[in-house]
Amino acid sequence: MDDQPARYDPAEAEPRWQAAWETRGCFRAGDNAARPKYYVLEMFPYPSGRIHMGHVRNYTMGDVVARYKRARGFSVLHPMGWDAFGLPAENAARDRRVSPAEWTYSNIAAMRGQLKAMGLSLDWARELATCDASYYVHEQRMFLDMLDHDLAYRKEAAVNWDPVDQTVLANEQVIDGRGWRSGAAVEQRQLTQWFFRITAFAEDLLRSLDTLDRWPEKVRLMQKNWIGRSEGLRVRFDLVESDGTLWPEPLEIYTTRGDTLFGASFCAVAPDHPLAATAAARDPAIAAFVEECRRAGTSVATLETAEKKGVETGLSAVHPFVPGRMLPVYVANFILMEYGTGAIFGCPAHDQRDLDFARKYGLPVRLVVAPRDMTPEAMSVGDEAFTEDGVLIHSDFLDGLEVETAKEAVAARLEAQGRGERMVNYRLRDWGVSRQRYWGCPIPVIHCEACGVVPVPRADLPVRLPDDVRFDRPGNPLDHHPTWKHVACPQCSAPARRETDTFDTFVDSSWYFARFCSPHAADQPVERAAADRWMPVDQYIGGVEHAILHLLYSRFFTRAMRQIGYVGLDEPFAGLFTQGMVIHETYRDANGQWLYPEQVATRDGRPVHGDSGAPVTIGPAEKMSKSRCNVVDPEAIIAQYGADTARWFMLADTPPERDSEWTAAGVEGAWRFVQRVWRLIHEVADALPPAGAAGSSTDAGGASLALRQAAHRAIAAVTEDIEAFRFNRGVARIHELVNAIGAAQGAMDGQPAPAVLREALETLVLLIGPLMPHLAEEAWAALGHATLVAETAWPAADPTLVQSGEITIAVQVNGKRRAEVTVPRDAAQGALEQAALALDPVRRAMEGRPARKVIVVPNRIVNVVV
RNA sequence: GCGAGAGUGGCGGAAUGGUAGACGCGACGGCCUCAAAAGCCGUUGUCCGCAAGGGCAUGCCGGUUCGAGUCCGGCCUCUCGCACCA
Repeated sequence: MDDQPARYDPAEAEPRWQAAWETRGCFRAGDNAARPKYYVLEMFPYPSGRIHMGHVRNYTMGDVVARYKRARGFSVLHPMGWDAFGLPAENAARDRRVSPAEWTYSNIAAMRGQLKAMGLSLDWARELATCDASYYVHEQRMFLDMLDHDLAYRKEAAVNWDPVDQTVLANEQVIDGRGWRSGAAVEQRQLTQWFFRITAFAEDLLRSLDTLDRWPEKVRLMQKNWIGRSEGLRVRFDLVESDGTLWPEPLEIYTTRGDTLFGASFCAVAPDHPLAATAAARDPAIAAFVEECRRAGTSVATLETAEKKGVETGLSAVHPFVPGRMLPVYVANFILMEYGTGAIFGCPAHDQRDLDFARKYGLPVRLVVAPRDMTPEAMSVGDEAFTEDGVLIHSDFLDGLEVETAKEAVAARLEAQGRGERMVNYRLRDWGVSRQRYWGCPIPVIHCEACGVVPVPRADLPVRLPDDVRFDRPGNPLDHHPTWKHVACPQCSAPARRETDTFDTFVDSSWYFARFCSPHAADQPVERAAADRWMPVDQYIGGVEHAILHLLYSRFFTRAMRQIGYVGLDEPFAGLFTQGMVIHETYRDANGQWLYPEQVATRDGRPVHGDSGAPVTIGPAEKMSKSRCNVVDPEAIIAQYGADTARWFMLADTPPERDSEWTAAGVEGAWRFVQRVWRLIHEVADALPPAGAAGSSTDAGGASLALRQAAHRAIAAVTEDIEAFRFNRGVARIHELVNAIGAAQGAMDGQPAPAVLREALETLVLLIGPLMPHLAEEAWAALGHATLVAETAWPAADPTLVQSGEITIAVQVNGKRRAEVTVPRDAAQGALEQAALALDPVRRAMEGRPARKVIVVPNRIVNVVV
């Protein structure tokens, strides 16, 4: 007799249940208006070709939420798509001679299969890819809408040029002076570019952050800092030449410290300020300095260590309140043209940069703010500027005022004189969206010699990408294409030139969540009724690396879409969860070569190379990356253990917002748990009363009561944990239920009633449903159900069973725990006190002293103070 | 430099101001087996003690409280974000 213990075989069962869900259409987003809607979305992937563990973690979490909400009676929208434009496709085309489209679509097919193998409850009928003309045609439409609404415009600007990727980068894509993808040192170039007017919403984007109470505080803060609002003053200084001639234009500066105006000892402008250009034109020394700044300004090392440097323009600024005081005007390397007005006045005593500069060039340091508790005479400025609050001194009409009051007074007087005004300044700048790349959404405009920039007529959309492009030389293949860009001007029919720039791919991902509401709408990007039904996204889940770029752009786009009329709200994501990364140990051999996890074995407790037996050094867990070889392929894990095991491990291991370390032992543990649950149910399934008889127990026996309590406590706890995104804790509660069921079955002092056992097992299966959906279905069927867990309601906890009649509380003497006592729930304080004082360990600890005080917290603790 | 977050067993981690270490991993001992795998039972913060029992323990120092991992003040360390922003 072959009595091998039967095992759950996910390779056989998982595809079977995936097919069952698909046949039943379980995950189609229903338009049943009777049910409340819930839109759960995970950040859609770039189709690189294979999913990685980060995807597994991200999509598992989203799937738990989607399945749970469905079970709670919500009509759930849970879609998936592909962020499919981007440079890797062009690189693949260049290196492997496949077309970017071919490469991308075959990657999508492969990854779709992998995601399906995970058993995600997605509505695949809504799948979209941003590289489909059926998607980007609407992006082009929206761009024309944005032109109409003055939310898109063209200007020449100094842009960040990535010399390796040969493209322009947004400020957000420059990290420490380097391109976010290529890592190349970014250069400054003057180019005419398309911009989105994100600054039009700066104030609103900032203020509305306060309403996003289901976003992580950290992300809101990062966006707040990125928008960078500051209140200050714009001040115009008259300029005079060395011979006293008045310069035609005053110099406009920006400051947040108007109160220190009497401490001014110089002015400075950015190297790319118009005044610097004018000065450079007549003085080669200045021209040389400006050129030097332009070159140095892009290199990381110099940015961080650069010493404050400048050259005099030969002009002087007249102090607005002290007519006789002339301030030399410099071109200085630490002034940024992009911030404020690109010009400042320097007050060395109260600004560290100004002080460094003044010391270098021997400029006066005038103290105008003193701490409240110090006499002005005692103050001196060494190498450190005084930047704290205090009282104004040596400042004429400001003397004796607090800093804040002084700012007001200065602003009022300048405004009265017409020399300046209050001004709110933002660090945020308009979003440059032009990219000199092929594999992106073409910007639908035509350049005509006579008519200028002409939008492509809507009837002519989409502007499709040509298929026959070559990647054999650097630069934009669209620009090199022999015919594509040559078109007739829509207005005058004269020969004209197509815009060959494409959109930044962040544009594609800034509105896909809205498109999912009506993914097949042909005439418009978003059907208003569908958007009104589904938006906002109730729960958005993704990596914190998108805390600024993608999320800010999406918030901007939603505002733009509202202005145009596509949607009726400003904030696209009501709830946001940022998950941690998946990390893994690293391994190196004696030569420092990285090794893959599967190359490493353990012999005599030491890590060695599996083949050679040579010793291996284990490094700390880091983000999974191919270059370090510390990657684990989800497909291999799913093939070996099944999707449920991978999902369970991801959920069980670590709180979802933290980095999670993938370990072989952990996966084995998850696998054993899968088998344990399956066995638990199979061993008793035949002996149970039929399905439908659960919970009908009138048996008040101890074992039955205890098991019912365990089950209902698990329901209450797991429900709470899933709602709060504490999946690891929910997993622990499910373990406890499994332990309780096992203990009840093995108990010597009376078995639980079969109906109670059935109820406990069914509860277990339903609680597992969102986490390990295939195993849940398999177990549900084994318990005799013909229905699907995916279509079964979430269990409800009976409050009378969640609390027990007796509780055990601790008894302390002078704050130290000495004993515990079991009493009826809600026992009277007096009874508790008496019971506690009667305990042996308590009396021993009291050493015969009388209780001075007894603190009784009902159902919590008793503390005897002696 | 500015801002935010985090420091708890061998490890991942639990703990509305109320029994610190739930749950899992690992480890150790045992059962089953010819043997193994799988499974099952038990032990597992640390120190003293044969035991009963007791001492010490949540990065460090202080404070509030009957009671602090949790609150307050001051340090240390690590992680992340921003960074010449006037």
